[in-house]
Amino acid sequence: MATLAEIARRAGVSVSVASRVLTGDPNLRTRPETRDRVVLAAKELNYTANYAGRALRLARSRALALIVPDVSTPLFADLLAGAADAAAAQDHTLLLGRSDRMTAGGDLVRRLVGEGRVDGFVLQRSDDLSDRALESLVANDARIVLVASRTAHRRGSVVLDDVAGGRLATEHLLSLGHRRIALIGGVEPSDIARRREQGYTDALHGAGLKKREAWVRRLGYSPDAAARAASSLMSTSPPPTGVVVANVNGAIGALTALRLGGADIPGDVSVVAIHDQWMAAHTWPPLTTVKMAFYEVGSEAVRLLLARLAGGPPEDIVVTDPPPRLVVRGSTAPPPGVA
Amino acid sequence: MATLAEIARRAGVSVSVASRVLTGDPNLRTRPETRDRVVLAAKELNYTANYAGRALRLARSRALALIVPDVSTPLFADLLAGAADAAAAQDHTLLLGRSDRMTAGGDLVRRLVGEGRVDGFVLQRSDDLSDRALESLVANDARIVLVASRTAHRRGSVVLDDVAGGRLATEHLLSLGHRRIALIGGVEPSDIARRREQGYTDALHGAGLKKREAWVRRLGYSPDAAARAASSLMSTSPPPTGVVVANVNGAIGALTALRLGGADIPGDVSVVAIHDQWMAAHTWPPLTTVKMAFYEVGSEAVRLLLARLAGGPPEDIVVTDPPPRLVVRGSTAPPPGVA
DNA sequence: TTGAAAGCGCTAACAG
DNA sequence: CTGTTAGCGCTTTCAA
Repeated sequence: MATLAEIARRAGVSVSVASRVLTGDPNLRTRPETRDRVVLAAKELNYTANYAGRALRLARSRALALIVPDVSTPLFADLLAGAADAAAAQDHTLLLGRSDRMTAGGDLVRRLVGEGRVDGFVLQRSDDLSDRALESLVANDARIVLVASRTAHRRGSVVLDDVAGGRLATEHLLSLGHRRIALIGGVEPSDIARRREQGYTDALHGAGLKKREAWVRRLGYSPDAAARAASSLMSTSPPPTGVVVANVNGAIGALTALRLGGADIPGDVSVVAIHDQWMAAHTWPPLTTVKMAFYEVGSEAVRLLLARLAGGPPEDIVVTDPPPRLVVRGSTAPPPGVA
Repeated sequence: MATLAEIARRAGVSVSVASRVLTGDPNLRTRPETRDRVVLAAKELNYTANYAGRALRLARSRALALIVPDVSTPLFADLLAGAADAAAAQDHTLLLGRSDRMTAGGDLVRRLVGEGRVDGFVLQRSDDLSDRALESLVANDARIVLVASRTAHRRGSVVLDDVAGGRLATEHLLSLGHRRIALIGGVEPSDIARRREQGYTDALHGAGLKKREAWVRRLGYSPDAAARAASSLMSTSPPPTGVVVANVNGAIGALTALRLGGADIPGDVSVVAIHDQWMAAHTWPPLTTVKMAFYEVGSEAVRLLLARLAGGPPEDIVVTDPPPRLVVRGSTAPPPGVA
C-alpha cells in the first residue's frame, strides 16, 4: 500500500502538508492547487491511511467492540446492525466479541483495550456473569456502555422500554377478554426481567386484577426453560387462559410445550411474546409479539460511548422511540367461552 | 498502560531484552534470573503489548475478518464460533463484517486490509454479489479464503459436503418409501445449490428414479421464496409426497406455506431440510434435518487462511468430517398409503 | 502557505 | 548474555 511519504513525493509537497490535507485539517490554509495535487496523488496511488501508524500516533484506534453473550438469535442481528451503522457513521470500525469469553478479571476487556485494539465497548451482559463481577468490570470505566441491562450505579447504559413492552403485551391479552394471565419471565436477578414483570403487574393492576404468584415463572429466556415453565403453568388450577412470555425465543419453546401438552392455541391458551423476529411468523400458530427497538439500542449505545470517549458525561437512557409495537399474528384470541 | 520501556527500566534491563523475553524469542539465551526479573516486572505493571506499535513494526495485525452476508440466522453462529476458535488458537483476533457492505470494487476489503486492520479474510459470498464481481475480488488474492461456495479457479476455499448432504436427505425420504420427491433448491447460479441438487439427483438415480423438472424449484433459501416454491409444488399433478428443502430457513417457510395450503405434515407430505439449527426443533411438526458441519467450515477456513498468509500454497477443501448427519424429527413419515 | 523533525511503542539487526 | 539503535507510518509542534 502507498504510504503518506509516497503521496507527498508524488505531489511535490512535504508529508506534513499531505497529512493535513488528507485528514481534512480544518485550520489549514493551502492554496487550492496544492491541495488538488495531493488529493490527486492520493487517488492515483489508491491511498489508504495505515491504521497502525495513526493509532500509534494518536493512541486511539477508532475501533469499538460489541460484546454479546449469544450470537445465535436473530435479535442479536438488530443490535449489531444498529451498533455497526452508528459506528460507521462516526467513522469507526466495530469488532464483535462473545461475552462467554469474558473470564473473571475481565481478561477480554483487558486484552482488547490494553492492547489498544479498541477504544471502548458496548457490552451486553451474559446472565451468568454475576452482578458483582459485572459491577467490578464496569466500575467507573468510561470505555464501557452497557446495553439491555444496567447496574445499580449507572454510568453509561441503554435499555429498552421493558416495562412498556410488558404492559403492552399484557394489555393485549386483557383487551381480548383474558382475566387469568400468566407470565413466563426471565431469571430472578435480571433487571430486564424485573422491568418486564413490572409492566405485566402494572397492566394487571390497571385492569383491577392482581398478580398471582402461582401464575408467574422465572426460569429464563431459553426455549427449553420457557417450555418447562409453560408445562408447569398448565397444571395449575385453574390454568391461565393467556400467557405473556418475556422473550420470543422462550415463546417459541413455550408454544412447542403447550402443543405437546395437548393445548389448542389460541383456542385454549393465548400466547404473546416480547420481542419480534422473523421466525415468529413461521411458528404454528404464528406468534403475536411486541416488537422492541433493539436496533436503536445498538445505535444509541455507540453514540453514548463515542460521546463519553470524547470526554462527555456518562448517560443512561431508555429507548422509547420507536415505542414497543404490537404485532398481532395468530397465537392470541379471546379466552374460551368468550365470543 | 505500561510500555515496554517501563518494564525494562523496572527490571533493570534494556528494552530489547524485555521485548525478547516477553515475545518468547526462541533463539534468545538469557540467564534465568534476568528472564524472571522481566516477567515479574511485566506482571507487576500488568503489561500488555501495545498492538499498534507491534502492528506498525511487523506490518502484521494478527487480526482476521469474517465477512458474511447474513448474521440473522443461527447458522452463522456456528461459522463464527469455528472461525473465532481457530483464530484464537493461533493467537489472532477475529473481526466481523457484513458482505452487504461490500460494494463493488471491494471497498470494505480495501479499507480493512488497506488500512492494515486485518491480515486477511474469510468470506462468505452474498448471493447478490455477481460471479464476476466475486472473481475479480478474490482473484489470486492470497489474503482471502472463501467459505461455503467457491469460484471457478479455486485458490483457497472450504465448502461443505453439499452433495452428500443432498443425497442423505433424499435417501431418507426414499427409505421411507417415497417415490415422488421434490426439491426446493437454491438460486440457479449458486454452486452450493448445484451441489445439493446433484446429491438429490444422485440419490434418485441410485433408487432407479429420474429427476422430474416439474418437481424442482430454484428460488433461493429465504423462508418466503421457499414458501412460494412449496405452494407451487403442491399444485403439480401428481403432487410430490416428499420434499427436500436445500436450507433450514427455507424449510421453515415451506412448512408454513404447506400448512396454510391445507396439507398435513407428514401425513400428506414429508419435509426434510439441509442444515440444522435450534429452531428446527420448535417448528410444527419439528423438522427433520441433515446437520452439516458449519463450525468446521469456519475453523478450517481460518486454518487455511493463516497457512496461506504464512506463505503456504492455496488449498481448497471439502469438509467431510464430521459427515452430514440425519436428525430425524417429526416432519417425515412414509408417504400416504404406505404402512 | 509550507517544511523539518520528533516521537508514539515495538522488534530485530548489529555490536559489544 | 545484553545493550544501542534504526525505523515501521503517522500527526503535530515549531520554525521558516
